[in-house]
Amino acid sequence: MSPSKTPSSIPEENETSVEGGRRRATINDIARLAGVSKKTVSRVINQSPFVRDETRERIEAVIAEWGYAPDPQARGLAFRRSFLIGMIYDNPNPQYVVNMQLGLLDGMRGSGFELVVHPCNRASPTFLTDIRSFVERQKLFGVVLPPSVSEDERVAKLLNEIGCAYIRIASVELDKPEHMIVGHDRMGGAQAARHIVELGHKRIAFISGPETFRSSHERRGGFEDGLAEAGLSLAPADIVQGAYTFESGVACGDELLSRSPRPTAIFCGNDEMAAGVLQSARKAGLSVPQDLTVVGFDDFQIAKAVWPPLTTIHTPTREIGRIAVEKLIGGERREPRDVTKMEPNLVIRESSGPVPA
Amino acid sequence: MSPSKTPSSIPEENETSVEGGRRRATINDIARLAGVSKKTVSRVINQSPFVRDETRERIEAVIAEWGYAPDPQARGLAFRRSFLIGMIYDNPNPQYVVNMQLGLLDGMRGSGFELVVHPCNRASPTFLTDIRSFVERQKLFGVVLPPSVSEDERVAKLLNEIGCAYIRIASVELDKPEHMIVGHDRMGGAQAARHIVELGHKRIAFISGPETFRSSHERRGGFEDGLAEAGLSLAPADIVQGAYTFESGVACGDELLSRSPRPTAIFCGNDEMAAGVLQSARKAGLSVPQDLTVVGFDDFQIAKAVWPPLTTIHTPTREIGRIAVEKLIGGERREPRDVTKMEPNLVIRESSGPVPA
DNA sequence: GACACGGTGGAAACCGGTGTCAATCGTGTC
DNA sequence: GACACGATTGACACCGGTTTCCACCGTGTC
Repeated sequence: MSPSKTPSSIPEENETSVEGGRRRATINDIARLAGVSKKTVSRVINQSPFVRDETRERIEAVIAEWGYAPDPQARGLAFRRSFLIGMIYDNPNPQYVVNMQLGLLDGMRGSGFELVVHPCNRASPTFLTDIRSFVERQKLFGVVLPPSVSEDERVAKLLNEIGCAYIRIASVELDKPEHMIVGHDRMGGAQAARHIVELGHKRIAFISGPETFRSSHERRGGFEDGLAEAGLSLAPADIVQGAYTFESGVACGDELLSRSPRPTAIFCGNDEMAAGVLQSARKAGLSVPQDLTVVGFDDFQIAKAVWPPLTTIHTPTREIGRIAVEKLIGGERREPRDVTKMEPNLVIRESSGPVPA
Repeated sequence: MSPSKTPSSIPEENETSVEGGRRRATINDIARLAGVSKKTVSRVINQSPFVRDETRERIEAVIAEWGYAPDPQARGLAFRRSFLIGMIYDNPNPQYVVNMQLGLLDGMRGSGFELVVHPCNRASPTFLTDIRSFVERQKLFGVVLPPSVSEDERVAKLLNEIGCAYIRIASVELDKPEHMIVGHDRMGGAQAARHIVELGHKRIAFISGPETFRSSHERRGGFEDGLAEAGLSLAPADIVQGAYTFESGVACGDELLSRSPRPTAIFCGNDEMAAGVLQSARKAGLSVPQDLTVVGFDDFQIAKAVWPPLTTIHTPTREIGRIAVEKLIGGERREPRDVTKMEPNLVIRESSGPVPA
């Protein structure tokens, strides 16, 4: 496909659109009606301080009367920047994606920006060129990078080169923390550990998310920190590699529960895998939490829909999204090291219980 | 908020962006390099037949060499239309939303269009004005309307007035089926009924989705059709009103299972509610499918994650999205009554079984 | 050889905003 | 009353494309 591939087949005027009545007002109309030049209208729109109050009010009245709103395309053309914000992601969890989108939309409500979604595949050979062409062609105002794209330094470097603002959402402070929001997964992992320790468990296992997500490491690291507080630790064999999917949870559960002695508590990197472990336990004839304690991470909807409902670590995904986009729009790129931390918290439901006698 | 509310605080040039090297090529550059006027380049971009082959090839070579791609904003400004496609929805199911988005993106890949997401609330007093301002300001090329927005005639009317192309995705052929994709939920309901009938059930109940979704009615209607084939029918009391949520599934399940005699099979309007019924059955000490058969609808991820895995009706959501956007872009608005039907199909898992002795 | 004609290419205006820079306005100062 | 100076305002070019309209090309016809 040629790099100049463009939408083809521009349909002709839609004959069914009688356009109701008058066409949309433009800045020229407003200027004429207010008896000023278009530049002055432009100043009002852009909240320039160099407009006399009396003039401003007159123009604002005309704008309100005609319901005028500047054309984002024309404005963007002149600004050399669009009023679109991109969300570039490769997260496979629908609940995460939707929550994040809702958070971003929360943050841009009434701002005149719009959200353009752009899933991608980090393993694709065209990964970076896809992003470059997307960002450059649309002249995006800024992009939001959730994990794991946020953890890819190539993307950050590329966006720096292009000169596109971005904000990274991650589970940990990255090495070059330009401007980012941190979910503080480490703290969540520690919370899970403390809860499990308090219930008296000693034979404890961990199911990790994929290596390619920093959150996998953080959640494990935090969990080990929490265990260490009680003098416990995780042997290498107690850590099993999952993939953040339900199926991988089943597989890892099968493996752990076939061991002898088997663990009495399993902490899972996310809720999907925890749901898989519940499935696995059921197949093995074990009851949760009597025979086995299972703890998840994220507190997405699935945590409540499985049986028993999952004890898990709640992460404020939507809130994180809102704050991220507010910072992006606010252009608070001044601080060289602006890092906002959001804290997770433990939600105790019915999948965790005292260690079996 | 004033109707002319616009993005404020345009940040100044990002000093960290050294811009690598040369700036992006424009149509003027290409014209100069190819030794033609910009209009001729424009003709090539828009595939006009009135360019001599030799000229076209020369221009295409320059375009390829410089990796030129026309600026969507400038093009859109001149076309009086953007190259953005909106998805306007009020569906609360994250899995549906994500699958639909992925389908739409499948359909626009490589087309030069981008997807702008726009959740909304049909109950909001500003519902219609929000949509109008979104569509008009962005001069959307077209919009995709999934349920239940697709079923709102006010929205269709509004878009006709504005003259914005749209495609409706619905569970049934709507009264004024301009241009739409139909999921054929009725057929799915009938499939569920036949399966349940074949298992020998007689005491059968149905948990409906919210009244505001046509799919609720279609799924019920199809289910009743299927039962009728076997001479069975649903008494009013056998139909309980849910809300497509897990919680409503639990509540409806609680009610149905407390009856005497209780139903031996429950068909649920979607998987979320079916998961709720499983939860309810467990609380009531019933095993599924030995004591109770539960059938869902959608075949989203939750269907596999609960225990037992749900027998359900698979709907090709992503595929529907792809086809919808292809039609929208293709501008196939010629046919006055272009309706594409997509068929669901039954997936038998472990939540359904023979009627208890 | 003059003329008509369809295919091709370009100049200039336009889409709806913004930046630049000079002109104008008002007021305080001497 | 003239001058200086900051506050306002507007004229004009420009962002990167498309459309309108016209000139020009080569060819076939009379």
